[in-house]
Amino acid sequence: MSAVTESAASLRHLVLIDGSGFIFRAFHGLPPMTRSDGTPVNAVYGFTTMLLKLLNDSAADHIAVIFDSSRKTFRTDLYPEYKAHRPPPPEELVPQFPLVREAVRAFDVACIEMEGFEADDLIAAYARAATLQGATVTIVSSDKDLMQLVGDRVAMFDPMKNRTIGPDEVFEKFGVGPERVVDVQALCGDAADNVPGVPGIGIKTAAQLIGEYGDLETLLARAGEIKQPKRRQTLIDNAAMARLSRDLVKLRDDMDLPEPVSALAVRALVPERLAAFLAEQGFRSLINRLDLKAPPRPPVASVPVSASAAEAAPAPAGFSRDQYELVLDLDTLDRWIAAAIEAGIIGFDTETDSLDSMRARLVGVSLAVAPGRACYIPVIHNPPAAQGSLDFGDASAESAGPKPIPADQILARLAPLLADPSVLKVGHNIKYDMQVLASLGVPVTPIDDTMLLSYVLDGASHGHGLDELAQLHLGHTNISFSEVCGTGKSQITFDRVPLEKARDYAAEDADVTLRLHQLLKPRLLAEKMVEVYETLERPLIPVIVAMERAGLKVDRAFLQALSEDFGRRLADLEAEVIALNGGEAFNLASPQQLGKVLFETLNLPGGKKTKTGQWATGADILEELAPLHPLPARLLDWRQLAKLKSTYTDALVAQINPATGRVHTSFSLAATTTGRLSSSDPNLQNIPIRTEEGRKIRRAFIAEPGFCLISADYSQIELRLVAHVAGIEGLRTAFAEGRDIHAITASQVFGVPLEAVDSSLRRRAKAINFGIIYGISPFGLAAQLGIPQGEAKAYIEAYFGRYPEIRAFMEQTKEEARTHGFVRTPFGRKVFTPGIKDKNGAARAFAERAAINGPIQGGAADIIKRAMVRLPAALVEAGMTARLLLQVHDELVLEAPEAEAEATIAVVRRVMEGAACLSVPLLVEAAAAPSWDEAH
DNA sequence: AGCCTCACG
DNA sequence: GACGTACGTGAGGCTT
Repeated sequence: MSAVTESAASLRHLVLIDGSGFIFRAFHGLPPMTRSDGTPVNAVYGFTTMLLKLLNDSAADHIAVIFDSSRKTFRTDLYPEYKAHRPPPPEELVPQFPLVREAVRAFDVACIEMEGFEADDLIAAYARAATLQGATVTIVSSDKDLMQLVGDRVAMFDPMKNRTIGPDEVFEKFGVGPERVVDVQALCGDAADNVPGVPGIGIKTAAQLIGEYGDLETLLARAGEIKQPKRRQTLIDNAAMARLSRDLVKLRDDMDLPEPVSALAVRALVPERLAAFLAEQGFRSLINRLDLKAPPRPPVASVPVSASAAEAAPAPAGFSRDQYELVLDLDTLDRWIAAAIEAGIIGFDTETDSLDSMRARLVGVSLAVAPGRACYIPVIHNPPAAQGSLDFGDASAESAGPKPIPADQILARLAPLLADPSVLKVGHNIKYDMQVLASLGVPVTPIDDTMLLSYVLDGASHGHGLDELAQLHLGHTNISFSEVCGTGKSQITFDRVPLEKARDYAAEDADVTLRLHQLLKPRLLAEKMVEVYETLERPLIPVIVAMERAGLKVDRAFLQALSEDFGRRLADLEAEVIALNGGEAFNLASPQQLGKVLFETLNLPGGKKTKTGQWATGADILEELAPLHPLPARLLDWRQLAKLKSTYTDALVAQINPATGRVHTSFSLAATTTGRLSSSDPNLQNIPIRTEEGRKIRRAFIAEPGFCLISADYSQIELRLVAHVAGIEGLRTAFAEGRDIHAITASQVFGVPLEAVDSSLRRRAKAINFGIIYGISPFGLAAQLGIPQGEAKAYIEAYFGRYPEIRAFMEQTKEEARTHGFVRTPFGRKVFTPGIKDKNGAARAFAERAAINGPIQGGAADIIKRAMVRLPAALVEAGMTARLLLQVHDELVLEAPEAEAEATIAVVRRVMEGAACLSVPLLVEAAAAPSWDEAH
């Protein structure tokens, strides 16, 4: 009996895994990890968990992982530019390529590659061979280039999105069926692979053309019939390009297979072999998870196979939904609450009908009391909105079926649990859940937050969304929100999701949160981040919740009047600008059109192009042009007012919450690389102040009658941190003596007596001081001061000469970044520095400047966070009723009864100045007034 | 979706 | 010898 016949008898379902695609995704999706010997292994780890999950989930009888062999293939012979602009793989990835192949062999899975062909070609060839033998094939990849292979017996599966890709999904992506994908790609090209395509034709146009003419050859033959003249000509001119592109994109399936299909048969796992490999890589958690000392795992199950096998397969071990329960009666609720108290720690999540926590209504609550044991407690449940039918208010017929427990009864039972000091509530971005519950009068304490844990541990090396972390740390794909609620116009609110579906989604979130907590919390200690998390981040959450809920009062009528005033002046300025352009109208808001007007119509000199080849028209350029022509100055005025009107006066009025009459920003605690907060919807950290027109907007931020706003800001906090961190004696003394720091700097650096420092010298010294904070460069300083680079360089040398400690600090900081991949602030926060070893000099220099800025900006962020954490209790203790409203990096804004203004200021100053004990004093300037503008 | 510009610290 | 750069954010408008 020949090998081929033998395999034909048992070959029913072949799984082909795009190994090369996975390596890159794993590498870029995971934070850096190294083995004890220093070898980077993050891609190996990611690949291993993905392979593990696939082996568990799939019902294949044959399986292979396919790799690219080398960069040179028949395609590069055809077209040397193919993938030519791809940078070489990152340094940290290179040693991982062989390790990933080792991983495949450790699982005893076939590992296929072939000189001269890409993995995609081999996948095509094996898919063809298997389907000829009557088998079905699942291609595990998310590479759109493979979509041309989809058919009756061939499906794709995207493991990241947990989504099967069949003909419908291909049509969705390309606008044509799988058999015409190649023709569409030939027309639209592919920027990522440097496939040229036909200029000016994108995926939409390509699909439309192929749909109309049937295929590429017919289209090219009949190109003369196309109505649009421009399109007709480009197609005629680029027919050869299109054919070349097609040959590049079309997968070859006609080579001799390096291994027969029969060699891909699934083999029983050899536990010792796998354990040895995992141990070598230091993947202890995987060894434990697989329980590798126990009897060997049976080979992959051989259940009947369909294209959707991956979807139908049971969830991976430990992620069963069997113990997710819907809570619809009080007895069940009480059982879960008892289990929560017993456990002492729960995963916790709320579902609502809005992303805006100030408008959201509580739709349901989910709790997880142990991994895999979770429940969903619906609070509001409405029938799905029937499409196209009118609502006759006859809800009874539709909503027949299980009803939630009345909301007040749920809250009465849950509130004691949520406030129970012996039960830790673990949420993911629990700030949001606390907001929603606070609106219902339900406090939540004590708490932990997996989003913040992830943020302090891994910084900006990856996102901190729940779905992303589940994938990363648990190898689990969460049910996506869009799967449950849809997207775009047809998106429904969570209260309309059928209960069983809602249970699976919501319970999973609580479950995953609890599991992530088990993984992340212990890392705090191991990675020396306990202090940062426990004293800076976690206690800040309730403070931020209160600030966001308080909001700020804005003077609506004043803003509207301002908006109208701006509007009139904008119209006048526009008319002036158009007149100055010889009466030729153009869109003043379009940099592209403006560039043409300035440098082509008016022919003004000094035009520069941005990196995309457009004319640069930034404020600095327009200022240079101002002496030459009246138009640029008018346009600057127009831009200023246009910005103020659209971003501030109009937007702020629209953001006033109807229920409170105030604007409520959202602070993000896990957004920045340095540890700062960020503010959005609306952003209240960038309200204008630098110009007179802009300050008018600040005047609209006011206190309630009988109250005042207090603004308290740290004076020169970042420069003080430089003096402290770098130990600069000259600056330390100046700060200790309470001197004008920029004047002192000018005097010391330029070698003139203090009395002789004029405003120009002081301005230059100030720019250098700022430059130091940003990781100074002659270019940057020169641009800032409008002086030649040589002069800027001399200033920097003089500065380093006078303050020699700064040079050592900069070198040490860069070295720290190179050895660890991060720098630490004086309070222990890690600021990650990706790119610090980049071999591109510019990229590296960028990372170096960011590294120098890290401890300074991050340290200042730590200090104000410490102040914010301590302030509420200090105010209460002093008998003050003031509320914190805003944080703007070095400034806090409070609202206080007028009568308490002075006493409140005293408390605020004491807390802020005492928030850290550095080798330089901290100084806070504070004032009270009816509006933010006057208080500042 | 990416770019440009600009508001803040 | 040329290149491309001050650090960190979020929002609005234009263009593709």
